Amino acid sequence: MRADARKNYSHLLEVARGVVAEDGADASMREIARRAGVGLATLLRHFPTREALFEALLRANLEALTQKAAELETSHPPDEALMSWFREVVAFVQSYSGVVALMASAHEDPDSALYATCVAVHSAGARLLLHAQSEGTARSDMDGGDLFALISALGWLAGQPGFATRGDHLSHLITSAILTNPPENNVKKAM
Amino acid sequence: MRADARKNYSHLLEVARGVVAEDGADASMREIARRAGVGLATLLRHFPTREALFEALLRANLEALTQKAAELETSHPPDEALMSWFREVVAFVQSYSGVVALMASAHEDPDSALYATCVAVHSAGARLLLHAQSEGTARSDMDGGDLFALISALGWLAGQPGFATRGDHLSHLITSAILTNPPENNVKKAM
DNA sequence: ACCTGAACACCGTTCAAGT
DNA sequence: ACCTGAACACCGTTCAAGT
Repeated sequence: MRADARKNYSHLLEVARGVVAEDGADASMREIARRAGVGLATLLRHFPTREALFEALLRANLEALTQKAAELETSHPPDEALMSWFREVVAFVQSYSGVVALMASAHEDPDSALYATCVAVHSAGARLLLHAQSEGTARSDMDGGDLFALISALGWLAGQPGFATRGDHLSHLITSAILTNPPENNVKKAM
Repeated sequence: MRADARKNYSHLLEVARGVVAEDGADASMREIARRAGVGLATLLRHFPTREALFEALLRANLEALTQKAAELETSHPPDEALMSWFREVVAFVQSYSGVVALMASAHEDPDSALYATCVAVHSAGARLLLHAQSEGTARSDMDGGDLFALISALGWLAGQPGFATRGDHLSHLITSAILTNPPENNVKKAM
């Protein structure tokens, strides 16, 4: 890559991160190019699709999550590992509004630039779930896909203004549905 | 309303229903007008916003759901009423892809054409939940807003190609999290 | 090699002009 | 009253022309 191209590349990524933080995952590509002081066509040659841009934006985060799963697997009991990883992934997908739809569709499209990283995260979660299930601490009638779906749903909820404030509470509710023996499920019988 | 206007109105609604069934809630307004054989401006004078169009499209369904809640309230025990209403609303929001985002934002905007009907559905659900809670059959640490959020999340999931097939299963998982005494929660301890 | 402006086919909004 | 085409400001895609 030529020196000017490399400079454009990293500058575009930096600007894109800011715009996406403001406008979410469906931010205007033109707006990103505009703020970077570069032609739209230049942005699109570096990142031919929105997925390609997000692959570059998110790869580090997603790889960290995959690795985190491996660490938790050895350092904690299966149910704790599953729950603390779950919360971490949810926190991540909630931090970029709209990113969850992008990831969900990338996971279905082997040609997507985001496909590989999404699959890695997905199977890291599936492993954690399997371990907890084999111990009997997670419900046995769900699989990695269900786990990914629930995480995605919580990410989507956080992006809806009316639901954003309930994110943590609903996360708790759903995790308590995944575990067979939730630590405390906050259910108090009325009178 | 003039005769030709009235004819346009009902024809537009009919066409819109078809287009929305195909393309979801973010269907192109232009496309609807085009298929109706009418100018885009004509569509927009009948329905000045997308919300206005959907208010007309969905009012009957949403009012039916509100009424259904009242019926179930008298004909069934609180927990059964809540669950069977929940499933019915979920089935509805899953039938129009993307409609759930529209409803969620309408519920936050008193000026939206969909606001009143959404609020009615919302509070009908809150009533059912309260009854079940006062009986001790639904978890006490959630409110009508949480219920609406969970329904919306399930509606959103059904609109994502990768998750659509899991809709029923995840509905079951979530309802079992709402009830304090799920009829059968499908959790088998693995030795 | 890399960048860029311009043309293209879309979108929803607005409005003056027609009947 | 109601309809309509056209102009407008956006969007992402594509490509010939520049350095």
